[in-house]
Amino acid sequence: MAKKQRTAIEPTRSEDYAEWYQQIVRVAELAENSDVRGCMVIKPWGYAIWENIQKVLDKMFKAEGVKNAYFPLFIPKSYFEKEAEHVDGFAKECAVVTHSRLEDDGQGGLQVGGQLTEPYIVRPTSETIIGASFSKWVNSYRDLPLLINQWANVVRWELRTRLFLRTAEFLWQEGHTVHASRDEAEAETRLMLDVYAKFAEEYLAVPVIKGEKSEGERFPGAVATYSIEAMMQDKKALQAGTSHFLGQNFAKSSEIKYQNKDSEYEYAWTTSWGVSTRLIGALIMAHSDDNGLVLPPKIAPAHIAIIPIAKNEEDRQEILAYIEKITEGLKDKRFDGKEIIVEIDDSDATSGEKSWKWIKKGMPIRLEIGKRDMEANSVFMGRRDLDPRDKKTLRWDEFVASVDEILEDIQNNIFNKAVSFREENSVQIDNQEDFYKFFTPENKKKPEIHGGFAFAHWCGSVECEEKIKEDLKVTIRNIPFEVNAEEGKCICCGKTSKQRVVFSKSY
RNA sequence: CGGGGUGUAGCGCAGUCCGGUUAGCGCACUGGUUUUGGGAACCAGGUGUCGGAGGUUCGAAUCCUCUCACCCCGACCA
Repeated sequence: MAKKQRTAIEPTRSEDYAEWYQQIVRVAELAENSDVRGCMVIKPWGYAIWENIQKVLDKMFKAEGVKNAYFPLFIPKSYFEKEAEHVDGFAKECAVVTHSRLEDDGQGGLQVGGQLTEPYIVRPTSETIIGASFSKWVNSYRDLPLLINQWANVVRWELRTRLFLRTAEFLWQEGHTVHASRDEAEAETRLMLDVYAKFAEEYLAVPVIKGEKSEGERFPGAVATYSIEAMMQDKKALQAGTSHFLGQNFAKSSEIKYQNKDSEYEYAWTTSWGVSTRLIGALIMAHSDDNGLVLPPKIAPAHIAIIPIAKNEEDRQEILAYIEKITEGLKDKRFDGKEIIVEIDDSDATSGEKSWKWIKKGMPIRLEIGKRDMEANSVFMGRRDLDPRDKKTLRWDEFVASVDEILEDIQNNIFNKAVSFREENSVQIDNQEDFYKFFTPENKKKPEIHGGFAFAHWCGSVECEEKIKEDLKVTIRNIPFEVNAEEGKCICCGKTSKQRVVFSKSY
């Protein structure tokens, strides 16, 4: 029997997935808990990933004609009350501001004072406050479509939080658009979902399933909610982005009206769509392994870690000069249209330690360069998509010349791995017994990683959806757009069904 | 918010049941020496309101009460 190789992360995914996830976040220095309940501190390496997500998405939004703006953090309670379903959906998780100042209590402490006449809600999402502005901005059909996005933080007072996946405060973008017709608004909703799917697959290397949410899973106040769903390595689904068609619900509650060509007033049609720092959670759980984070090169804060290996100061200087020659060469290279970012790790740690540090942080390429490599005009390269010990020697100029192809190859490799994983754990199920078996862990006390995506027929009733949720804690992730229309029988009640939907346990 | 668990140095933990020198160990950290191609070795050193508040006691990390935070399972949740 082969000796088990030591892994950088303990426990491993199969030993304790939840703990493994937390270890990745800690060891890769992405984020940590703060003293504020449920709120995280995003550390530089994690924040740099978010900045890259922002950069790419921002460009994609702008390419669709969307412009950025910024709206207040606070929402008057009365705004919130205008849309009944909306308030129902968020009421239980709102932070409320009721006072405006702190006063000396005479005992070295502070007490709150200055009670506000109307409480403010710290935004859990901004439909209502943005709607208030939109009602002023939209007067004529000539003002439409209005395509606005804001990058912001929002607060949802979650009772159970997990770093990146669900935190009380999180960073996100929320797009809000206004249209003259239903068709146009619906098309916009779908267009932005496509943008998210493209971003998830091409940049995060996370394959996703696009589809519509069932009624029960819809955004409060929306007419239709579309999502992209990704499979994590514990075979659970993670909703990575949503796009909502809001119909005229919010236009009516916020009085967003315009005059059409016939001089008649009409309520506009609105959409909203968002992705958050949760994408970083998706990134972690889709790709990382038992040695740490694995970052797709297109979203990594840096691409290459160069680790000089020197026996003495004299060698060190020579090696650094050699490295400089390589980094000079890299300056002219582009990957995904952007500069290639190099981290030279000239710290005191030993070479092994440094190498492992960058493995854990998910750096796509490591170059270990000692005197031997220098004399041979070569570099010793390790790739994060391969085993840590699987390294090879390349001529330095060949490396520089092909670095973009190598990064591209890593990106594709990571994506393909995720696709295969999803395929291997996706099944079509046509009878109830198999369905229940698929989602039942063998060890109930300590459930092992099990299940996956089950494509099964569903009659469309809330009752069946609820029953399955009750019995198995499995929900309909979405009703995929891209699935062959075929008739079948509901996995739950046996009634006629028009198409298959994705069932899975989820985050 | 319900059930269970855990809080002791930056990280991981022992000590708590059964109160008793100066609160310990490994890793990390600082200085030094030797090292350096795969997570270095040795020597020396620093580090703690024992999560917090109150109580019991001659004496509390340890017992009691309250409280806060985190983790797991639920409930809830774009």
